[in-house]
Amino acid sequence: MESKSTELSSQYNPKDVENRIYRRWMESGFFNPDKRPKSKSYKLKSKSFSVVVPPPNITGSLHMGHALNATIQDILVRKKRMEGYKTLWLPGTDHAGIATQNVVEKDLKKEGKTRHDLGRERFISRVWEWREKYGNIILDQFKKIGSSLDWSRTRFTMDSEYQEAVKKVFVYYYKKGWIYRGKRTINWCPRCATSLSDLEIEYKEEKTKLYYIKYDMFSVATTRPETKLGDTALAVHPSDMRYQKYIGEAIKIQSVDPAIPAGDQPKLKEISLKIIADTSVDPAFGTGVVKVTPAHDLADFEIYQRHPEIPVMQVIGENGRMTHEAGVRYAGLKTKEAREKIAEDLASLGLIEKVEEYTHNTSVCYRCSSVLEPIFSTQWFMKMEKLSQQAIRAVGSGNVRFHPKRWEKIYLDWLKNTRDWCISRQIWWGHQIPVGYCVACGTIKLEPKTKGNWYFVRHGETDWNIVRRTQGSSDIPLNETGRLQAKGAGSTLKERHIDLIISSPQKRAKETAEIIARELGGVEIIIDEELRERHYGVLEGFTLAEAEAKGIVTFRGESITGSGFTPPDGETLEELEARVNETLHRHKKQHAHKNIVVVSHGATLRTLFRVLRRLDIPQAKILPPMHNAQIMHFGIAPQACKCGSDFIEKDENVLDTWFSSALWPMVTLGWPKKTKDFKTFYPTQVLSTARDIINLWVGRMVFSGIELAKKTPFKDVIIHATILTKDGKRMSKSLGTGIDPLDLIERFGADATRFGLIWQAMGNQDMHWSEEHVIAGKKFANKLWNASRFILGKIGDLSLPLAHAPKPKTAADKKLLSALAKTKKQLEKHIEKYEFGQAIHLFYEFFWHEFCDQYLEASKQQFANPDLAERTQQILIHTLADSLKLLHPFMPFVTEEIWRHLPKKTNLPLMVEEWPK
RNA sequence: GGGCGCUUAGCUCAGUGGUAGAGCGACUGUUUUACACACAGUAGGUCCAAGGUUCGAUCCCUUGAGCGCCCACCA
Repeated sequence: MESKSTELSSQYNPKDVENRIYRRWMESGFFNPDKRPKSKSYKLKSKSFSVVVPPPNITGSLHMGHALNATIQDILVRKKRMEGYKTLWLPGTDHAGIATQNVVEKDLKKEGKTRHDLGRERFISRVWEWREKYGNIILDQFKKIGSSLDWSRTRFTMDSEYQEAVKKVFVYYYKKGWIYRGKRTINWCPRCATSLSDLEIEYKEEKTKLYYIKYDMFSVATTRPETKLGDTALAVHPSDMRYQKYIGEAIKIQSVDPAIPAGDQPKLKEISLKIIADTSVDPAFGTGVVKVTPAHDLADFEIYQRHPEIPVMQVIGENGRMTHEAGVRYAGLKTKEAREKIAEDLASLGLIEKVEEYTHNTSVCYRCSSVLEPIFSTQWFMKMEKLSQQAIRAVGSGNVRFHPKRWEKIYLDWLKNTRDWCISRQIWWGHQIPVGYCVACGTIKLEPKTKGNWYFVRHGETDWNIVRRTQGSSDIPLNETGRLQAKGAGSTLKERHIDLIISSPQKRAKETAEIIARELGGVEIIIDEELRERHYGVLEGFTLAEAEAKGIVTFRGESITGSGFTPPDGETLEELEARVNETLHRHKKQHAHKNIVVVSHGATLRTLFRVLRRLDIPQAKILPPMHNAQIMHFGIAPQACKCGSDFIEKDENVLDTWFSSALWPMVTLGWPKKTKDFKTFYPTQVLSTARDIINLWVGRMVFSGIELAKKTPFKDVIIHATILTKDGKRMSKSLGTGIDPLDLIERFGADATRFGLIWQAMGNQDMHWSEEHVIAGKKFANKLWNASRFILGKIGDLSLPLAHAPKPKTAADKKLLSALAKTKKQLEKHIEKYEFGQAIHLFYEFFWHEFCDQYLEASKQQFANPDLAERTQQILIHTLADSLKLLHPFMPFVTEEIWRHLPKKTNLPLMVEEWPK
């Protein structure tokens, strides 16, 4: 450990130092609060200090915001650790549902596949693979900047304990009546194919047209004429004198007839709309009359809630296209296409009064920027009223404090008027909702248990599938793709403890069954003649086009399987139903407690599902077709539902990512178990984060903590500055305006990068990034290095710690020591107030100008005087030691490296040395 | 439409009710036994504008302008 200044080069080179120092810290174990130094020269505190890192998405890589936030947290944590607190800074990552799913889907796309080609389970294992490979990259990047995180406690929002906790929370809220399932109008992203919450919306300005459409004597303005097809009322303000006499009346208006095929000239059709009164209508805007489309406008849906007597009509589907309810004229068109088409039709029918240019904000998806469509949909919701109040109270009472204070307003304003939170998402990657339903009647079963499981599998692909040729009784074998699909299905079914496979005798099914059996390590196969495909009579072996071309039969846009049509000489759906029903119940009786795979065919399985769901033939249209080798899973409940059926199916939805991240500070520390960590470290002290997730995340953590763990999860919320480009633009990877902190670390060192970030983080306003401060940081590290070299060369045999703090002898001594004392005091104050920029400016001024420029120069004179030499040595080493300690939280690498070279009686790393008072 | 923040040296930003500061840059010296990634100096500002409060305003108040951000169901 003893070393001479001559060993130190005249320049500080961070590259030689940083990785080595970080390794030393890791090896010391001191990031872990359970492994504090034993031979401490000062008293350790029993009090804890804990911070949980805002978990970065596993899809992310370190950006400037992370770098700043990591530095802020590291400063706090390192200081508290040096003060002797039992200090924990806990790392981890977020599964980031939609974001991650999108990334993996993009990855799949390169192979020409969609997630539907894999099926849910194999897609999910693919995401896990992805996360194994890339999910921890960002955590390694946190190491590069010097974060003193306790890696032994790394958590992930999808690890198994976390999943259990999330389930428990769902069940808790459900039983309390705060989570409910309901059909409401929600924001829908057609590209991500999922619902979104109110906070997951962004707005984009769009130039569009405002159409004034005639509704009889009224004129109604809209930017979305296609929603006219879903109008179910007109609304006026109750005290609007112009329209008073119409309120409550149904008026007849001329509209376009959506039943006329698209190719034909548009025709008029008389429809009837009720006029209702609602205070949300602004009589001063436009004509004071509003069309009400409850299914496709959030505001209109609220009007509907106040006027439940009006109907709801859904004309836009989840694919972002017009539904058949919109009428054949528009069905299948994208909303934008339908908008143009209907505007054209209305104009040619003389129903458009005028069109104005108009600029407004369109809502877009925060993950993929697609235009959102409000649609009417069954979702899970969390009642927000009580939870919001609790979160409001936490700030009102001072239990949670924002720094700077003004962010309180953002938080409170949102909480004061939250709508119920839509927590279900229709994606696959995430925490699945722990609920099942009776297959027949839909009754909700919480955390359903099963005594047996049925996996219905459609056969893999054949060559006839590709060309969509009916292959009812035709015995076509699997093709290469089909065999791979079957193998995939088999691997999905591994670990499902399959006892038995029952298969149709036809080649395509039997081969599928055999491949699955092989994948499962040899499971018994029973062949059941009754599981064969429906016989299509004269249509056997034809594609629809061929059948129509030969005049055998004519369909209008309907598939054979989807319609109730029976081809001549074909099997009727009633006959099919009878055989399927008999077969199902026969096997159910025989194999009640087993896990069974049934391999069959499209039409047969469809009829089977229709029987299980108790749908009649026309209703069966709602059943989606099964892909090749797709698996449908139904469980057998130990007890039958009131309706008599004992088949249950799982809810397919997953929870909003923020539902689980809301539990982060609790669950990472062990909740709901009363673990030692939970008792020691919950609640945490500080949360440092970016301002854009104040409501999305901070608010939800606060009410979750209060409601579930009975304590607010943290006391102080630091909202750090947002780093912008020099021109004040947002840093964005896609625009190429981003700065990579790893690049800065590479060029200038981690300490310099931290210095540059903190130096600019003044007053918590946005910072316009400027690299020169990182360069200043590099120079400062060098200054520190050289001052230390000088001092090491002057102090003779002295070693740390000194028996006493040295007393000043000369005026220069006095000035320096009083400046040091003042610096300690003010630095302390700044850090405690989270004024990190001010703190580093202060220290810089002291060290560079007062210590180096003045005292070091003065010391050269003092060494010439033998009476002063020893005291000067003491003051130099004392001031240097204190300086290194004070700076260590800000610039940990260089300070630690210098500390290593100081002559000392003990051998502790600087990171656990005592904070100077 | 509502709210918030910002406007100070060439650039990035501190700051104070009493003659205005840092870092970087520019310029002039200095290779003086830690550091030229340094040292000693110098120049450079109607503190966005107008009005008000005050003995005195860059700071407090009002209004306005510019920039940025957030929220919002004005169809």
